[in-house]
This record gives sequence, structure tokens and C-alpha cells, in this order.
Amino acid sequence: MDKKNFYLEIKHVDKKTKARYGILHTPHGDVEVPMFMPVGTLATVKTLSPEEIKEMGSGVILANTYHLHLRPGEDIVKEAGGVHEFMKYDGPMLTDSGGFQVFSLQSQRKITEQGVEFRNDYNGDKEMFTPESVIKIEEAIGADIIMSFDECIPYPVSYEYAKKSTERTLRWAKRGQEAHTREDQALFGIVQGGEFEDLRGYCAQELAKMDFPGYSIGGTSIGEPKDICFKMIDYAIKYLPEDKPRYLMGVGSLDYILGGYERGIDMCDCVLPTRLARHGALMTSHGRVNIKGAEYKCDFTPLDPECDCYTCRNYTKAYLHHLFVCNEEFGKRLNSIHNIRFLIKIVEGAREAIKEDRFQEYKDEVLAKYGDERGF
RNA sequence: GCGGUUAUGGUGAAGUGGUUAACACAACCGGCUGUGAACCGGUCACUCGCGAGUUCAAGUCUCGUUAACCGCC
Repeated sequence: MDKKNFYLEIKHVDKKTKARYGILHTPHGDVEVPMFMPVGTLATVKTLSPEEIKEMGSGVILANTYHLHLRPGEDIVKEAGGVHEFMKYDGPMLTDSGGFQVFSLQSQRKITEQGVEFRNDYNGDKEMFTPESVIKIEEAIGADIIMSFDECIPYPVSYEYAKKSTERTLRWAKRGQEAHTREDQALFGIVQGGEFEDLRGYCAQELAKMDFPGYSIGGTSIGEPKDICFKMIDYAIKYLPEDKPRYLMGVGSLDYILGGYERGIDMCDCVLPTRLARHGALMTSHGRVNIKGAEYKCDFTPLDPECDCYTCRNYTKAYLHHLFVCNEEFGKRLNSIHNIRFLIKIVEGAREAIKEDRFQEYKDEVLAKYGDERGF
């Protein structure tokens, strides 16, 4: 990886926490960290156009190697000119490797040292993902940041299994790194290790030795308690190089996001805001709003008067309620615009707070306001 | 006027005389964390048109009655 193409420029570290503010330079532009990345599995953030995503202030968006391999196939994405050209998004992009699908589709696959066997449900073919083949697919897709092929270890899990799996994930990281050829893509290593301090530490140290341009912390937000998630970060992050970006995978509720930033995380992603939006759960400055509720039928006020998004500037809760009840696509879109913007605005506030050495206060204030038991 | 058919929640309806009246939609309330997710879960008929009867036991059988629909005068 050419250092001129991709690097993290740390501008400021919060005096009282490990939170850091910086600029991540990528082949498709510079973005500020810490940041939140919306998920666009199939080369689309469901219901949203690239213009809408940009207007929300989103830095990077994700796509998924496993899903794009199945449909339409990486060769078609490559023929289109790469994922940016394919979906007409010229900002930075990241592809997840399919490691999470090894976890979420676990009933239909078999893990071996070589890789993961699975069945292509669209044509019935038996296929195998290996650390090398996944990198090859990610190169064809062409995102700016790509992930190593890993196994996302379930929670809870035995120490023996976590150890075996983590060692294998490390070998896979090495194999992926050796297979990676494109100079304009940053390949991240992924720290696994379950909830075990020694395994997390060992995995982080071994990955650090391999000198990746960035590091992910994986195996998080899969049902483990919050304190365990934070420990998994702490166990790993002290061994990760300061000057490289750290990506906390799959984390999307406010307490986890801000808790991650507090510990030195630079980027995280989650389907939560977009999925909640499509299912009618909206994140607002006065708590969660289930827009399908009958109480909004005649509520002609904006969803969140404190929000500057397109939805809140133009539409009422009564209208959003109506669209949801009628299962109208436009409702899902307006809801998604709002939830992502809401989250990104809080992240923007976090960046400002870090610059002014008041991240702790900001976090406490935000969580006191939104992050209660019915929070998000 | 005569003969026949039907009658079960807001709706569409299941329901050999035997616990708690199936299921679906609607309604109401939740959930969703590197998206197999326009998804998933919960609540919603102390009662089967009405009235008698038979029976240990009736939404189910019998009689009467009312209503709707279909025939025939």
C-alpha cells in the first residue's frame, strides 16, 4: 500500500480519554475520524441515493464481499469499472470480507484450515471462500479499504475454540496479505480472540507485526454484554499502532459507538440506523419513536425539531406514520435519511468535543439524553 | 306463500359431541448491532344469530325462531 494513498493523520488526542480526532486520507478523498459508516451491503445503502448519503455527511460506506460475489458477481462489478463507478458513489468505500457471514450463516457452512465451504443459494453450487479468493474478490470490487477473511467467533464460546479459531484467523490474515496486490487498497487485519484477554492481546500483537495499514476489532456486537465488548476493545487496542486507523466492527448503538471512541476507536459501522428506519423505529433527541404508533396518526409536528435532516425539515410525524402504515417505499427512505443523519450529527459533535478536550463530558451528556434503556 | 342453503372476533374464515374455538389479515404494543432482515415477537372471540331441548359433555345433534341469499308459485 502506497502511504500517499492511504494514511491516518491524527490531529488531536483528547486530554482525558483516548479519543482521537484526525483525517483519514483515502484514494477517494479525505474523511474525518472518528466516524460512523452506513452499511450498503449490495452496493446500495438500502433506499438511499449516493447524493442523499453525501448530504448526510457520511464519510465511508460499506459493501459486502460475500453478497456482491453471489449477486451480481465480482466480475460484473469489475467490468462496470469497480464498485464506485458501478453505484456512482465517488467517496471512500470499504468491503467487509464475508467473515461475518461465516458467523451469521453458520448452519450452512463448514470451516476448514483452507477456508470456508458454503452453498450458493442462488444456483446451488458448492463454493469455497479462502483468504486468497476473498482478497481476489475484494480487488475486483475495488473498495478503498478491504478486510481480511476472518472467522467472527460467536459469543459465548469456549476458550479452546476461541484459541483455535483466532490462530487460524491469524494464519488467514497472513495468507490474505500475501495474496493482496493492489496498491490503491488498504487491507485491514482483524483482531479476534473472543472475550479472552490473552487471545485478544496475542492476536493484536501478531497483526501489528504484520504491519497492516489499519486494524479492525471483530467479534463484537454479536450479543455480548456491553462491558465485555469494551474489554475486548481494551485488551486489543493497547497493542495496535497509534498511527493506524482502528475500526470497531458492527457497532452501532450510541453507547457502544461513543464507548469505542473513548477507547481510541476511529471508525465503526452498523446496519442499526438503516434497519431500524425501515422497521419504523426512529432515533430522535427525545428518545426512540416507533412511528407506527397510533399516537402519531394526527401528530403534525416534525419528527425531531432539533434535527437538520431533509425529513425533519419537510415532513410531519403524521405523514411518516401514514407512509409506514401503508408500507410505502418513500417512508422507508425518509426514515433512513433521518436515522443516519441523526447518528452522524452526534458523531460530528463527538469530533468537536475531542478537539476541545471535552469528549468525556460530551459522551456523558449524550448518553444521559438518549442512551437509556430504550435508547439506541 | 312453499322448498333449499347459510349464520363463528373489526374482516376472511377453520372447526369427527370431548381440555384453553385453528389460521390469516386488520388493529395495538415491542424488538432489531461487520444486513440471508419491506423482518421477527407479543396482545387481540370467558364465546359461535336468538330461544328451548337431548347429553356426563353442544360451535358441533334436535325443535322452534330471526336474518341473508338461491329456487318455485
